[in-house]
Amino acid sequence: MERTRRGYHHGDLPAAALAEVDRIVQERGVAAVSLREVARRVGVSNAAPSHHFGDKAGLLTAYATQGFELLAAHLSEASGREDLLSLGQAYVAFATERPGHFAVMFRPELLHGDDPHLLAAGAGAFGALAAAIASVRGMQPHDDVVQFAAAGAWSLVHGFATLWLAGNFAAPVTTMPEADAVRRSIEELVATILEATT
Amino acid sequence: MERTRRGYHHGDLPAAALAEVDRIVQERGVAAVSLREVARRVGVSNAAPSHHFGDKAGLLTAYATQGFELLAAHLSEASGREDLLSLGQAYVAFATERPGHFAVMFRPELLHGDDPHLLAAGAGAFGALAAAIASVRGMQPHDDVVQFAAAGAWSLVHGFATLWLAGNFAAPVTTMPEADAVRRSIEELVATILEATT
DNA sequence: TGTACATCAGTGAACGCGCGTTCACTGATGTAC
DNA sequence: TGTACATCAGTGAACGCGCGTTCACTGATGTAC
Repeated sequence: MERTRRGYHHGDLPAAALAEVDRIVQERGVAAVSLREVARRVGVSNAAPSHHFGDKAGLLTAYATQGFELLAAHLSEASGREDLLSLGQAYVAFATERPGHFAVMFRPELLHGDDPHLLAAGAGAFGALAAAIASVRGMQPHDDVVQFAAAGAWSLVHGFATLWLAGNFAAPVTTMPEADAVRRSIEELVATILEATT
Repeated sequence: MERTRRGYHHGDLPAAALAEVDRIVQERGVAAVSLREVARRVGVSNAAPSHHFGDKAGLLTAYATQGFELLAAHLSEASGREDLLSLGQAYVAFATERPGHFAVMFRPELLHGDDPHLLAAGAGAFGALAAAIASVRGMQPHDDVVQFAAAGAWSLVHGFATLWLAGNFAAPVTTMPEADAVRRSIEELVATILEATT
């Protein structure tokens, strides 16, 4: 890093640009991201970022791809224990630790949805979830039962993370760390469903 | 409606403006909503909408409030049966039937978050959910157990609706109507959790 | 029934702004010989 | 070791655009008397 201190060439503009996108999204929201603002912060000319990312959607697509890769790594760590609750908590923890990425990853209208890197990274993250569920059920990941269960699990933790970050919950949910809140929410939801179906 | 066919006064600009917001969001996304575009479509001058809504966030806040009111009505209809699954399906159905409202309601950065009408409408929608859960559990709605269960249920259906609309699911989930897809996802998720905890 | 007047709804022109993108260009790098 | 040259990274100025907001204004409405 920092190889050419002040040269015509930045050294690693793509990485620096993604880091600035992250800061801008966290500080002022995704609407505040512009190619010019990124260029300004990195200290290059207006047009420099386009050189690497093509256009604005390309920049955000690279950022979202990075997010899916980070998420997959995050989930893989947690899934070693084959413990579904830990996996769900890891998903929510990712969202709260990297709110910038999380806010962009699921906004297809801002991205190049057909970008192969983006698709691969997204599939990788979902794959970690499906693999853990397949293991619990003793089935293959591509089995329909596993796919539906994975969709349900994803929905649950994704919805929780979204509503938590948007500030839609109130006390008592918001009075504890999000890992505890999501655990209790799942427990009470399951208890309620069981009570309703007996 | 249509009382003054072509007068200086529109007749009911606020309602017409909200209807155009709905069209714009569905056609081109929330980023395409602007006071000027709304004015253009309604056929009034640039500044007319500001007269009623104060500013752009005010316009979107009114639109989101309308969304929460519609959602509450939608849920109240379905909750008559005290059937949690129907309630969840109603939530997802609302999202797919009114994707414009759904896309704006949970974007606090675009809204006046402290608007009393918005807060009241949001509380009303969540209240319908909590009431149904309280009924199933035989508890008061404000009981912590009910609040957590409601947060879990909300997360599950909200996450499903979000991921469904964003196109994040794949086959086999996407091969059936969303009401069936959400039912099977919940069923298989619960089955998996039960299998994991025994 | 008629009139004066306050209030409300909408006008239209203007402001200043930041944006994405394009383009011919120049400086830096690295490779072939 | 040195030189020629292709390639790559970044420049900087310019373009045209749509936006939110402000402001003094005018037309329409409705109410008090």
